[in-house]
Amino acid sequence: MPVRPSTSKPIPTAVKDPQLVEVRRQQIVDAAVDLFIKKGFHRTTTREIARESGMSIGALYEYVESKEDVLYLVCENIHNTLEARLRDTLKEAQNGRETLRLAIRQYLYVMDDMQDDVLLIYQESKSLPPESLRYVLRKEEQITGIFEDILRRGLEDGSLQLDPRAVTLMAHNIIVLGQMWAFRRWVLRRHYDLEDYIRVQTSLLLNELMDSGTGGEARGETDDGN
Amino acid sequence: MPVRPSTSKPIPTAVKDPQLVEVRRQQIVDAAVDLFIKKGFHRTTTREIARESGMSIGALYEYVESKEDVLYLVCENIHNTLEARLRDTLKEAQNGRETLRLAIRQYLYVMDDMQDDVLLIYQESKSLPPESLRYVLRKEEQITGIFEDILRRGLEDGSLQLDPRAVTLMAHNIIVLGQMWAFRRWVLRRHYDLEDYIRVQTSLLLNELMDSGTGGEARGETDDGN
Amino acid sequence: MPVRPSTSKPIPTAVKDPQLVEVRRQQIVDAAVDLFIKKGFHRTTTREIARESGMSIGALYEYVESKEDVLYLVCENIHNTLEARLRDTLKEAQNGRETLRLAIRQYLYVMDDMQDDVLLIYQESKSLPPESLRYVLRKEEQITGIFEDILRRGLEDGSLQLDPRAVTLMAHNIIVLGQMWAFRRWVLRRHYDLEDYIRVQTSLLLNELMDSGTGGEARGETDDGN
Amino acid sequence: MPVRPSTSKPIPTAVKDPQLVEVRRQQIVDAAVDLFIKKGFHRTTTREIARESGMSIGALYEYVESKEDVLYLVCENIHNTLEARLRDTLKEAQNGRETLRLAIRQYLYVMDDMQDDVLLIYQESKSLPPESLRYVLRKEEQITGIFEDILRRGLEDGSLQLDPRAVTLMAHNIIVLGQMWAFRRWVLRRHYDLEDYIRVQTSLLLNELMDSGTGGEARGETDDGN
DNA sequence: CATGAATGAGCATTCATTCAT
DNA sequence: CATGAATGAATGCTCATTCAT
Repeated sequence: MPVRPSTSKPIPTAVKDPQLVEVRRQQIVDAAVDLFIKKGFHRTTTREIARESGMSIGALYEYVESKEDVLYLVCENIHNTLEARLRDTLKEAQNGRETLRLAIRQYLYVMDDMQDDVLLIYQESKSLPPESLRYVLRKEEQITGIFEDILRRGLEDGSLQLDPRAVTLMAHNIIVLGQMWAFRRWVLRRHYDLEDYIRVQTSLLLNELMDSGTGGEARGETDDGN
Repeated sequence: MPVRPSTSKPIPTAVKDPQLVEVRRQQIVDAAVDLFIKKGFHRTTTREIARESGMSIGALYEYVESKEDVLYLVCENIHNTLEARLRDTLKEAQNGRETLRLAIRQYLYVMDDMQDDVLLIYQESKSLPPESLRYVLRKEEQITGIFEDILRRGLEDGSLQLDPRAVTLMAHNIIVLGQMWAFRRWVLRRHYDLEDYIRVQTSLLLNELMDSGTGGEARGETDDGN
Repeated sequence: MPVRPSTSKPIPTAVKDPQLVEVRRQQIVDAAVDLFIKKGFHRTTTREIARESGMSIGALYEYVESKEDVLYLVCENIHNTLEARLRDTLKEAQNGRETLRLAIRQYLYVMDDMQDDVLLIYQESKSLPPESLRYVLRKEEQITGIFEDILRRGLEDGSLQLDPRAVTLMAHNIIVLGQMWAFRRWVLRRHYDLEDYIRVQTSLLLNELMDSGTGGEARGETDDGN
Repeated sequence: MPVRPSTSKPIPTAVKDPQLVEVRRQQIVDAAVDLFIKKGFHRTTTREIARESGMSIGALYEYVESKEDVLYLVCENIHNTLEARLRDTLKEAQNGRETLRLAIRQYLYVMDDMQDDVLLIYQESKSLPPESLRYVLRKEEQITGIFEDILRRGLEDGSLQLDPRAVTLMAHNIIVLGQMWAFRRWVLRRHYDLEDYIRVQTSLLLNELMDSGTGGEARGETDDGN
C-alpha cells in the first residue's frame, strides 16, 4: 500500500536540482521541528531556522517561499513519518481483533516516541494558510483511515462487534487517544506509564474491563437501566 | 462543591476599586475571546483588544500587565464558565451510571456550545507564561475531576464496573472526547450530528456497542434508547 | 476660485488630533522632499525619513500607512504649493493676453524656484500606487486648467487669437515648458538664464518671434520689453 | 551623417568574442526594455532580466558588470534607435521650413511608436550612475542637435524666421513636445489623436494659427500692448 | 483613572552579486 | 563560457509597552 504522493502540496523552489531540494528541505525541517517544539512557531524566527539548518537566510528562501511553508513542510514530514511507521507495523496481520490490538500498541508507541511532533502539529497547524491546512487535515483523515480499515476487517471476519455507524468514530477515538497521550502528558504521566496506558486504553476500547469474563454484567445493567 | 477561587492566579492591577476591575476585565475578556477565536492570539494586537473592549490601550494596561495576562483571563473565564455549566447540571444525580450518562450528555452539549472557546484554550494556552499555564492546567484537571467523582460514585453504588485504576483515565477520555468534538469538527460533522455523537460515544464508553457475545443488544440499545 | 479639497486622497492615520497630524505630516513631507530629491524615492529608506523628520519609525507609521503614502503626501504638497503660488499671482488680471504673459512669467519663476520639487514629481510619481497616481494626475490637470482658463479669457476678450481646439494643447505646452526648465536644466542653463528663458519662450508662445513678414519687431520687442 | 560611436560608454565584459557580446547584449536589452517598461527599473530583478534574456544570471554578469549597466545599455539602445529612425527620414530634404515640417511629423510618429521607450528613459535614467548619465544626456543633446541643424538651415535659406538666439531653445521645445506626447498621453489622448497633435503642434510652432493669413494682428497686438 | 502619542527592538523577506563547479 | 546555488546586508513595517498630560 504505497503512500500516495498526490496528497502533498507542492512548495515552489528556486532551486532546480530536486535531489538538492530534498536534502536541504530535510535540513530545514529537522531544524524547524526542534525550534518549533522548543519555542513555538510564532516565536521562532526565520533566521533561527536558517542558522540551525546550517544555511543562510538567503539559502533558506531558495527552498521555501515563506515561514508558513516551513511549517507546512514540518507538518507534512511528521505526518509522513507517522504514517510510514504505522503502516510499517501492519503487515503481519492476523484476524481483525488482533491486528487492532497490535495497531493500537504500535500506534501508541509511535505517539509516545513522537510526542513533541504530534503536539507541534496540534498546536501550530492553525497557523497554516488555509490551503496548506486543508492538505494537513486531509492527511490526518488518511491516517485515521488506517484504523477504519482495520476495524472494518475485524467486522468482516467477525472478530469485532461494532455498530457499522460507529466505525469512523471509533477510528477517530483511537487516533485522538494517541494524541491525548501527547497533549495530556503533564497529567497522565503522573498516573500511568506507557505500558499502563496501552493496557488500560486497549481494554477500554476492546471492552475487556468488565469484571466478568462474559461481559454479561454490562448487558444486564444496560437492559435494566433503560 | 464550590468553585475554589484559590485556583485562579491573581493578576495585578493599578486600579483600586475591585468592582471596576471586574467590570473592565469582563469587557476585556469578552472582546479578547472574540478576537482570539477569529484571528488567534498572536495575530490579535493589544490595540484591537482595547478598541473592542471600548477602552484605550492606556486603560487596558491599567487592568492587565501584559497581553499574556489577557490570554490568561480568557482561559480562566472559559474554564470557569465551562465548570459552572457542568456543575450546574449535576445536581439531579441519581445512581452513578445514570449520572454519568447525563453528565456526558450535558458535557457534550456544553462543548458543542462552547466549541470555539474550547479550541481557543486548546490552541493558545501554550502561549501562556509557565506559571499561568500551570494554573490553567490545574483547572483542567479540576474539571476532569468532576467526571472522576461521578465515576467513583458509580463504582461505589455498583452501577458501574470499572477497574479502579482506569477511573482517572476514563475521566480524561471523557473530557478529551468532548474536546475532540471541537477540534475534529471539520471531519466529525461530515459523519455525525451532535445527537449521533452523543449516542455513539456514550454507547462506546458504557460498553454497549462492543459485545463479545451476540452483539445484538448493542444495536437494539442504540436504536431504541436515545 | 477656491482650491477644491475634494481632490486630495485621504491618507488614514492612527492619530486622532487632526492638528497634530497636519504638523507631523508637514515634518515628514519636508524631510522626505529633501531626501527624495537627494537620493530618489527608492534609495531613501523609511528610517531616514523618520530620522530627518525628527521622529521614530514607529511615530512615522502613525501618520502614514506606507512609504508610498509619504510619496503621495510629498506630491500633493508640491502640487498644492505650486497651485497656490500660481493662483496667488493671478488676481491682478487685466486683459487676457497680459494675464497670460504675466502668468507665464510667474509660473516660470515658480518653476525655477521649485525645480527640484517638480523634478521629483516627474521622476517618482510613477512609483505611486495606481489610485494615488490618479489623484496626482488629476491635480496636474487642474493646474493645467489654470492656463486653459486664462487662454479662454484671452479668446473672449479678443486679446488672443487661437484655434479653440488648440486651447487645451497650448495650456499643456505652457505647463510642460515650465517643467522642461526643470528637467532640461543640465543643458538649458548652458544657453539661457531664467530671464532669457522667460523672454524667448513667451515670445515663441505669443507668436512674436516667428514672423512671415519683417521679423524685425520681434527682436525689437524682445530687447526693449522685458 | 554617421552615428558617432565615440559617444557611447564602453561597458566592460569578461567575454572575448565581440560578436557574441553584441548578440547577448541585444538579448539582454530586449528583455530589459520589456521588463523596465512593465515594472520599472527598481522593481525589475536581475533574475528576471536573465530569465527573459534566455540566459542564466551567471551568464548575464559575464556581459555586464551591474544592473545599472543594463539600464545604460537600454537607454543607449533606445537613443540609437530613435536617432537612426530620425536621421533616416531626413534625407529627402527640401527647403528648411518644409524639412522642419516633415521632421516634426516624422519625429512625432517615431515618438508615438516608441512611447514606452521614451517614457522609460525619462523616468529611469535618473537611476544611472553619474558617468553613464552623462553619456545619456550627451546623446539626448545630440538628438536635439538634429533639429537645431534643420532650424539653422531654414534660417539660412530664408524659409524660417527666428531669432538666432532662440534656435537652440526651439529645438529643445520640439524634442520636449515629442516627449510630452509620451508622458502626457494619459490626458492628451482624451483630446487629440496623433494626427490632431501633429497638426496643432506644427501650426503652433510654425506660427500658422493666427487667423489672418498675414499674422498682422499678432504684431499689432504686440505693438500696442507694450 | 483615562488617554493616546511615542518608542524602537524585532521580523519576514528581497535581491544584487559572487564563485565553485 | 555557462550555470545556478549561496550569501547577507538591507528594508519596510509591526506592535507590545510606556508615560506625559
